[in-house]
Amino acid sequence: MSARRRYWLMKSEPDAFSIDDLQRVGTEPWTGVRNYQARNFMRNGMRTGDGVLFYHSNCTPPGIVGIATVACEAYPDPTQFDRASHYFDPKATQEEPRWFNVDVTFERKLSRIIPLDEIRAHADELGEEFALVKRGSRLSVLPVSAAQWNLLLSLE
DNA sequence: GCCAACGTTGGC
DNA sequence: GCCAACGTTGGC
Repeated sequence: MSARRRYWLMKSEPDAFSIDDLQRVGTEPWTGVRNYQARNFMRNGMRTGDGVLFYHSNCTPPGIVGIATVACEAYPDPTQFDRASHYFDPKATQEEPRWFNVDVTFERKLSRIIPLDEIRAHADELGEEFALVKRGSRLSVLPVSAAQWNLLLSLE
Protein backbone atom coordinates (compact mmCIF):
# COMPACT_ATOMS: atom_id res chain seq x y z
CA MET A 1 0.00 0.00 0.00
CA SER A 2 1.59 3.25 -1.07
CA ALA A 3 0.97 6.49 0.78
CA ARG A 4 -0.55 9.30 -1.18
CA ARG A 5 1.80 12.05 -2.27
CA ARG A 6 1.58 15.15 -0.13
CA TYR A 7 2.28 18.77 -0.96
CA TRP A 8 4.06 21.55 0.87
CA LEU A 9 5.19 25.12 0.54
CA MET A 10 8.63 26.16 1.73
CA LYS A 11 9.83 29.73 2.08
CA SER A 12 13.33 30.94 1.44
CA GLU A 13 14.84 34.38 1.24
CA PRO A 14 16.40 34.57 -2.24
CA ASP A 15 19.32 36.59 -0.84
CA ALA A 16 20.16 33.59 1.33
CA PHE A 17 19.08 30.71 -0.93
CA SER A 18 17.11 31.13 -4.13
CA ILE A 19 15.46 28.81 -6.65
CA ASP A 20 18.48 29.46 -8.88
CA ASP A 21 20.74 28.26 -6.09
CA LEU A 22 18.66 25.10 -5.80
CA GLN A 23 18.84 24.57 -9.55
CA ARG A 24 22.61 24.92 -9.35
CA VAL A 25 23.15 22.44 -6.53
CA GLY A 26 20.33 20.06 -7.42
CA THR A 27 19.66 18.86 -3.89
CA GLU A 28 19.93 20.88 -0.71
CA PRO A 29 19.54 20.00 2.99
CA TRP A 30 16.80 22.29 4.30
CA THR A 31 18.65 23.13 7.51
CA GLY A 32 18.07 26.01 9.89
CA VAL A 33 14.35 25.69 10.53
CA ARG A 34 13.89 26.73 14.16
CA ASN A 35 10.14 26.77 14.51
CA TYR A 36 8.42 23.79 16.10
CA GLN A 37 5.40 23.78 13.87
CA ALA A 38 7.55 23.90 10.74
CA ARG A 39 9.80 21.21 12.20
CA ASN A 40 6.83 18.96 12.90
CA PHE A 41 5.63 19.27 9.32
CA MET A 42 9.06 18.20 8.07
CA ARG A 43 9.64 15.48 10.64
CA ASN A 44 6.18 13.98 10.85
CA GLY A 45 4.54 14.87 7.59
CA MET A 46 7.04 14.81 4.78
CA ARG A 47 7.75 11.70 2.73
CA THR A 48 10.16 11.13 -0.11
CA GLY A 49 8.66 12.31 -3.37
CA ASP A 50 6.29 14.88 -1.87
CA GLY A 51 5.79 18.04 -3.92
CA VAL A 52 7.17 21.38 -2.75
CA LEU A 53 6.22 24.87 -3.88
CA PHE A 54 9.36 26.97 -3.57
CA TYR A 55 8.50 30.44 -2.29
CA HIS A 56 10.66 33.55 -2.23
CA SER A 57 10.07 35.68 0.87
CA ASN A 58 11.36 39.04 2.03
CA CYS A 59 11.88 40.27 -1.51
CA THR A 60 10.05 42.13 -4.26
CA PRO A 61 7.75 40.64 -5.17
CA PRO A 62 7.33 37.70 -2.80
CA GLY A 63 5.80 34.64 -4.45
CA ILE A 64 6.06 31.07 -5.70
CA VAL A 65 8.94 30.65 -8.11
CA GLY A 66 9.49 26.95 -8.59
CA ILE A 67 8.77 23.33 -7.79
CA ALA A 68 10.93 20.93 -5.83
CA THR A 69 10.50 17.47 -4.37
CA VAL A 70 11.25 16.05 -0.94
CA ALA A 71 14.35 13.89 -1.41
CA CYS A 72 14.39 11.98 1.90
CA GLU A 73 12.67 11.71 5.24
CA ALA A 74 13.68 14.09 8.00
CA TYR A 75 16.90 13.55 9.95
CA PRO A 76 18.53 15.56 12.76
CA ASP A 77 19.66 18.96 11.46
CA PRO A 78 23.47 18.89 11.81
CA THR A 79 23.72 22.67 12.24
CA GLN A 80 22.17 22.41 15.73
CA PHE A 81 25.35 20.62 16.93
CA ASP A 82 27.78 22.97 15.19
CA ARG A 83 29.13 25.61 17.55
CA ALA A 84 30.32 27.69 14.63
CA SER A 85 26.89 27.72 13.02
CA HIS A 86 24.39 30.51 13.29
CA TYR A 87 21.85 27.76 13.96
CA PHE A 88 23.73 26.15 16.85
CA ASP A 89 21.38 25.13 19.66
CA PRO A 90 23.07 24.54 23.03
CA LYS A 91 20.04 22.65 24.29
CA ALA A 92 20.14 20.04 21.54
CA THR A 93 22.01 16.77 22.09
CA GLN A 94 22.90 13.90 19.78
CA GLU A 95 20.70 11.66 21.91
CA GLU A 96 17.82 14.10 21.83
CA PRO A 97 18.03 16.33 18.78
CA ARG A 98 15.58 19.20 18.67
CA TRP A 99 15.66 20.13 15.02
CA PHE A 100 15.18 18.10 11.88
CA ASN A 101 15.42 18.74 8.19
CA VAL A 102 14.67 17.02 4.92
CA ASP A 103 16.62 17.33 1.68
CA VAL A 104 14.92 19.07 -1.21
CA THR A 105 15.59 18.42 -4.90
CA PHE A 106 15.08 20.91 -7.72
CA GLU A 107 12.37 20.01 -10.17
CA ARG A 108 11.70 23.12 -12.25
CA LYS A 109 11.33 26.86 -12.21
CA LEU A 110 7.89 28.23 -12.98
CA SER A 111 7.54 30.05 -16.28
CA ARG A 112 6.80 33.14 -14.19
CA ILE A 113 6.60 34.07 -10.52
CA ILE A 114 3.19 33.69 -8.93
CA PRO A 115 3.21 36.76 -6.72
CA LEU A 116 1.71 36.87 -3.26
CA ASP A 117 -0.84 39.52 -4.17
CA GLU A 118 -2.17 37.25 -6.91
CA ILE A 119 -2.30 34.34 -4.47
CA ARG A 120 -4.19 36.57 -2.04
CA ALA A 121 -6.73 37.34 -4.72
CA HIS A 122 -7.68 33.66 -4.57
CA ALA A 123 -7.90 33.50 -0.79
CA ASP A 124 -11.54 32.49 -0.93
CA GLU A 125 -10.79 29.39 -2.97
CA LEU A 126 -7.62 28.58 -1.06
CA GLY A 127 -9.44 28.70 2.26
CA GLU A 128 -9.18 30.57 5.52
CA GLU A 129 -6.80 28.03 7.00
CA PHE A 130 -4.16 28.42 4.30
CA ALA A 131 -1.23 29.78 6.31
CA LEU A 132 0.32 31.68 3.42
CA VAL A 133 -2.54 34.13 3.20
CA LYS A 134 -3.42 34.19 6.89
CA ARG A 135 -2.76 37.54 8.43
CA GLY A 136 0.45 37.63 10.42
CA SER A 137 1.40 34.05 9.63
CA ARG A 138 5.16 33.54 9.50
CA LEU A 139 5.25 29.79 9.07
CA SER A 140 8.10 28.89 6.73
CA VAL A 141 7.04 25.30 6.05
CA LEU A 142 3.36 24.63 5.54
CA PRO A 143 1.09 21.96 4.11
CA VAL A 144 -0.72 22.48 0.81
CA SER A 145 -3.72 20.37 -0.16
CA ALA A 146 -3.97 18.79 -3.60
CA ALA A 147 -6.71 21.27 -4.45
CA GLN A 148 -4.57 24.21 -3.35
CA TRP A 149 -1.58 22.82 -5.27
CA ASN A 150 -3.63 22.54 -8.45
CA LEU A 151 -5.17 25.97 -8.04
CA LEU A 152 -1.85 27.68 -7.38
CA LEU A 153 -0.13 26.01 -10.34
CA SER A 154 -3.06 26.86 -12.60
CA LEU A 155 -2.05 30.50 -12.11
CA GLU A 156 1.37 29.93 -13.69
C1' DG B 1 14.44 50.52 7.24
C1' DC B 2 9.97 50.15 9.62
C1' DC B 3 7.03 47.74 12.33
C1' DA B 4 3.02 44.49 13.20
C1' DA B 5 2.43 39.99 14.39
C1' DC B 6 3.97 36.19 16.43
C1' DG B 7 6.94 32.65 19.05
C1' DT B 8 10.07 31.85 22.81
C1' DT B 9 12.26 32.69 27.14
C1' DG B 10 12.71 33.21 31.85
C1' DG B 11 11.63 35.64 36.28
C1' DC B 12 8.38 35.32 39.56
C1' DG C 1 1.55 28.84 34.87
C1' DC C 2 1.44 33.81 33.91
C1' DC C 3 3.12 37.31 31.19
C1' DA C 4 6.59 41.02 30.08
C1' DA C 5 10.54 41.34 27.48
C1' DC C 6 12.85 40.04 23.73
C1' DG C 7 13.99 38.22 19.10
C1' DT C 8 12.44 37.01 14.50
C1' DT C 9 9.69 37.02 10.33
C1' DG C 10 8.43 39.07 6.33
C1' DG C 11 5.40 42.40 3.83
C1' DC C 12 5.61 46.92 2.72
